[in-house]
Amino acid sequence: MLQQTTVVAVVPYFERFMTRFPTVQQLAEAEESEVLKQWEGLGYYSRARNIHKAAQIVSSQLGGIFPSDVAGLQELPGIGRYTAGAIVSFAYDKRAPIVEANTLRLYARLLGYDGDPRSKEGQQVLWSFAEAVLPKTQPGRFNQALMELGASLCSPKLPDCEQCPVSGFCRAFRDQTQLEIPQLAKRAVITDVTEASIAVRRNNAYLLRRRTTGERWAGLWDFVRFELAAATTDDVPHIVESVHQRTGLKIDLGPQLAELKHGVTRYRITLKCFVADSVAGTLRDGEEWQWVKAAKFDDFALSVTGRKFAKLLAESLF
DNA sequence: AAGACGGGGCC
DNA sequence: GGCCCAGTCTT
Repeated sequence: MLQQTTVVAVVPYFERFMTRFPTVQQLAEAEESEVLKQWEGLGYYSRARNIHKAAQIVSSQLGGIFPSDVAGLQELPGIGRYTAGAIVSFAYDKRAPIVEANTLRLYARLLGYDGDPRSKEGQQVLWSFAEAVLPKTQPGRFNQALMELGASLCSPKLPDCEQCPVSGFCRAFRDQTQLEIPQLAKRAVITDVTEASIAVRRNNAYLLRRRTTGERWAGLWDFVRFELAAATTDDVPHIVESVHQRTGLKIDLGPQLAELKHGVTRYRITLKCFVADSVAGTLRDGEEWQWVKAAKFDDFALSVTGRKFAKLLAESLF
């Protein structure tokens, strides 16, 4: 859960997740849909599928016992070099280096490494340093202490070098280059896109589609949804036709109910939300569809925008 | 090596 | 509005 996600965001998810799946066996036996439901809103949903698969491997192939070495742990889906090192050092208190966001910043600054820390060379430099500084005693506590130092005093924008216990060894402090290091690559440019989301209604239930592998939000449910070309954002016949192509259903499109803004990966999405009545046609094969009453939306793991739309829908019924 | 993958918090 | 977060996997 903590991969690329702040502790503050994770804590409530962690609490609920551990309550729902207290043992690796219970996680392994759960349906993937249930795991995704618990993960709903946290993002990076491949992590949920990976931890579920990993639990199944540990439970069925490893006798319920986690590997206690880095190589063995890295065999499990979703566990890379950092997570493996973290488990080995924190849980088993064995010597294993770690480099993640906090220690990456701390080590790059200590070394005065001004290259790209994520490049092959940068990774080599930082992991070697992480290995070299690791003590024989209490390596787990050592790793956690340095992560905490990176997260607190050695912060990205406002490092408190005056209070830092290792500023005497820090080349970035000596050179006053703290704010130039680490030299992280810029994020990809953001592209604006407009999408339509249509809650197609029939017999007091709404049409949901399970998003498939290869799509964003794979495994989550969503209303009928597609991108709108700039020229067609207010073109009602075009939307009606697109829904027909997508679902096989003829619809009577209602007014736009809401417009949601949502940033995701390298897109800023403007989502136009409509309600429509299905008046004819049969549902297309090859997709996972379900008609769901508003009261049952909570049983489905929805995308964040799908969830917001569902909430609006439920409220508008009053 | 570069991209994809999410969502929220902070300034 | 941009930056960043207890990374990993795919292409």
